[in-house]
Amino acid sequence: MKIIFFGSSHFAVLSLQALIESKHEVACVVTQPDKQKGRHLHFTGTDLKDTALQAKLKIFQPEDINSKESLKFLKNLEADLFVIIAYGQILSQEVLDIPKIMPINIHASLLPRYRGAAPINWAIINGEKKSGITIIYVTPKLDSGPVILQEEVKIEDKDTAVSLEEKLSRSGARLLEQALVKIDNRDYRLIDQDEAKVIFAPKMKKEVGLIDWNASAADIHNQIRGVLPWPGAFTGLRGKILKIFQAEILSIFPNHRPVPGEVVRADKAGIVAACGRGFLKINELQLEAGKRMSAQNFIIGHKLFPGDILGKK
RNA sequence: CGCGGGGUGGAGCAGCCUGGUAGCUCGCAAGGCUCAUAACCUUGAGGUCAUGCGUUCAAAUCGCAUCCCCGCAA
Repeated sequence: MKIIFFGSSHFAVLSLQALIESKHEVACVVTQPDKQKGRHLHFTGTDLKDTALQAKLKIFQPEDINSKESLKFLKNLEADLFVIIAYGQILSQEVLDIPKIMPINIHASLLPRYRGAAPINWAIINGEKKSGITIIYVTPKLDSGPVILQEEVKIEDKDTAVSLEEKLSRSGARLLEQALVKIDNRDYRLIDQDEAKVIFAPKMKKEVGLIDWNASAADIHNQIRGVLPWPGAFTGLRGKILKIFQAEILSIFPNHRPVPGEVVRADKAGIVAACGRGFLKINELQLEAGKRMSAQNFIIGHKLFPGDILGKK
């Protein structure tokens, strides 16, 4: 089959590689235009673009995928199948009508749960024990098309959004190969999603990373794991931003009545902060302008004492 | 030229504003105490204060330039 691949994020890389190694032809890779990124706002391509460049594939980076020019370009390729993975733009019905067989999408959740741009992050933030990969027939309404294939992936307590993305990315590439076989043989069924079970997973925003110390230790722990690699969980310490990368839950800690956010311990044994319910032992953190480091190292060089309150400006 | 913070013995930091013997916590080495310890005491090794140029009698400290790192913003 002749395939056009749509994708922009790191998540799509393994699937593209799987396609490149398959018997099918990748006629073109469509990805987001280069954007100014980083400290000095240099123009950088997407992770996926690098992979496509290495494989010497044709690359298309339209500002607007639904424009007349884009439409014309895509039609001329006469593709059989569109494979869309974390592309970043919503395709119009006109675009979706182009492939001879169908457009498919690989989504990193068990649809209809977690429709939207950040399914991996939200699954962890909400404390889910499992997530998965769903391959759907694409319709214009975001992540709403009928399901072709689905596979569950367990979420371990130690998983973060980063590690889960790795797992799901591998799973997605594997499932894509299966889906291609089924589609090639016309051996598949389309199963409609149950609209009653829909949950949305909107794009990550900066605010999602702000820690509310009134929440329970379990919730904050999920948040810390879920908002990586961006925006990262953060709080305040004497006017500076303090990022927390890794922590663990302590249900009990001997103390008077701490206020949420209060540091109840800060010594070689670790840093422990009080939450609305339970306590959080902070293991890896980073102060603004500083390096990311272990709690032990942080304690050695920074002034942090029991009684300090996190989150106050 | 988007905004801001930082680079000081092996680790993490203070000192810089208000130039004048390089300091703290930890680690490391040796010794001591202890049934014992992430315990405690003693002693010790280890630093071109990122790099270059400049100002000065004198620069970690003031000025200019370069390199590297980080936070914000996207």
